[in-house]
Order: sequence, then structure tokens, then C-alpha cells
Amino acid sequence: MRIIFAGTPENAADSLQSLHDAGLDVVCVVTRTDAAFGRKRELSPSPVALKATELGLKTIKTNEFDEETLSELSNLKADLGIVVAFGAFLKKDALELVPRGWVNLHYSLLPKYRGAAPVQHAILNGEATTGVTVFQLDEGMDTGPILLSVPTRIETGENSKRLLERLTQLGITALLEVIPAIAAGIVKPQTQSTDGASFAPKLSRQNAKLDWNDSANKLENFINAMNPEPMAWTANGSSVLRVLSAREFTESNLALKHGAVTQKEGTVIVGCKDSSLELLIVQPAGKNQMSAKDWYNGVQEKDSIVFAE
RNA sequence: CGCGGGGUGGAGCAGUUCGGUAGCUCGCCGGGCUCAUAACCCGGAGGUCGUAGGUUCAAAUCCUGCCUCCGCAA
Repeated sequence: MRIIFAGTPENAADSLQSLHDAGLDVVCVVTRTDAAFGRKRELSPSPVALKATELGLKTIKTNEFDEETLSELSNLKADLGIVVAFGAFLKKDALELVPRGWVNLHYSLLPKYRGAAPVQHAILNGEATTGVTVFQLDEGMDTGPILLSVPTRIETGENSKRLLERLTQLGITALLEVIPAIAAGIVKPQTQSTDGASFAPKLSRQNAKLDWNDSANKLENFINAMNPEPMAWTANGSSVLRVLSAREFTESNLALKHGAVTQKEGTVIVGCKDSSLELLIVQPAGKNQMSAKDWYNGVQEKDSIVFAE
């Protein structure tokens, strides 16, 4: 079965590698065009583009399935398309390009968390369980018939980075189960219910500012969800502090003012609603990340630190 | 040439504006107090200040080049 693979980021590259290792016949890789990364604005290929090159696979770089791309793809006479975080919609003509259709790997249990940031939103909402879903693409946003769902428990203190790594592996096994079934013609697509459907939009840095009027539990989930993108942050005056990791500080009854910082038994804690939050790893603007304790050691006027809400 | 911050004993920082051989919060080592301690007290080791060069009687501090880490914006 001839397969077209479309994807862009790191986890898609890992998926591609695994599909290749499994001996699947990937006849072409579609990925987004080179983008400017970093301070120097150097154009660099996507992780999937790099992987495709490494594996010696034919690659098309495009940001949409336009006519030119489609005509090029149609010459390949592929049977199936696989999408893992490509970053663009497939319209009708693209969907009809391959006889067996397109399958998408999505990092949530659909119909929950449709959209760009399912991993972050699952953690943000304090879900106990999430998972991966392999489904057939249709013209909607993650609305197609489901082929396979695999749940997994979200671990205590797990952040988006780690969860995505796990889901990537889960997704790979799910794909490797579904693809042969498609080839054999034995899949049974289940129409995706709209009951319990929710949307997980991309999170911006604006969304990532900590609100110290929230409870410690919510803040902990928030911080884990935002790591590594876009990363939770707070500010003391004009100095920005990113918070990479934190957890609820259980021995509360401190009555700390919301956003006020103090040290207790070797830990750095910030006042918030009902209790307080123990900072674990932070990163001041312009500095490397460091333990909250190290950061606090270097602060000159410790009494004056109060994070704005 | 997108904007900007940083590289100082093991860690995090101050000192650089107005040049004169380095301080703070920790950690570490030794001793003490204590039933005990992440608490407290006393003492100690450890840095020549990213790097190359320049100015000067004298530079962490001024000038120039280079290396390197990072935030924002994309």
C-alpha cells in the first residue's frame, strides 16, 4: 500500500521514523515550508523535513494542499494518506486524492479536545485520562469517523512535553495497528459523536500569564499544561519570571497575600487562593532556567517581591 | 543587519554610571548548642571577575574584536 505522510513537528518526525521502520511504503512526505526559527531568524527545515531527508524519502514542502501540490501527489498513485500534526486543513479535493482516504492521528480522546492544542487543554482542565485517536479525515476540524482510540492516564505532575512524548509513542502503536487493518479492509469507522465534543484552541503567551487569584491546584495544572509551550509566566514589576514547574504546597494556613513570595523550610512559595504554590523550576528573562531556590537566593530585596495577578 | 538581557569562588546574584585587587543569599568543611533538626551560634576553605587585545601608575569596572547562554518578537 502506497502511503503519503503529512506532518511537521518533532513528534510527527518520530512517527514517520517508526512507520518507516515498520516497513510501510511511504512514497512521499508532505511538510510545511522552512520557517524562521530563533533569534537569528535562520530558515530551517521542519523536523519532519529533516527526517524525510535522512530516510531518503521524496519530500514536498508546502503550507497548503494547493493545486500544484495535488497534481504532484496524484502522480504518485498513493492509496492512503496519514496526517500527524501537519498544520493545515485538507479540503475536499485533497481528501479525494487517495482511494483509501486520509487518517489523522490526534492527541486526545475525540470528540474531546478537537483542535490545535489537545494535550495542553487536557492537563489544563485537570483530566485524569486522555489518549490518542486515529480517525478518518473529513472536512471538519477533527470531526471524522473514529477508527481507534487508546486511552492513557495522565500522571501526577505531568507536563505537556512529557505527555506528548508518551502520546507520540501511543500514537505510533495505534497507527501501526490501524494501517494494516485498512490495507486488509477490515476497519469499522465509528461516526464521531458530537456529545461531549470540546475545542482546544492554540494557546498564546497572553493566555499563559499566571493569575494568583486562582487556587494552587489550578495553577499547578496551568503551569504543567503550558510547559513547554507557551510556558507560564508571571511578573514582579517589570521583570518577567517564567515558571516551568510548581506544585501545591500542602502545609498551608500561611495566609500569604496572593502573589506574595516567601521561603519556608527550604522551599519557595507563592500565595494564591485558599493555599499557596511551591515553585520548583523558574527562569528569569535573559537567564537560564534554575531551581526556585537558586533564583530566590539571588534576589536582593526579598521582601519586596510580589507578583502581579 | 528585528528588540533586548546575561557570562564574577560549587549555585543564584550585587559591585561596572563617578577605575584603586571583590560583597550578599546559599552550599561545602570543621566546631558548638540540642532528644533532634531542613533551626540557631562560632570558625574555615574556595574567585583575579567568559575570552583576546587596547587605554592607564592602576580595570571586574573605560574602549575594540571574538566566543557563549537566554528572554521577547516572528
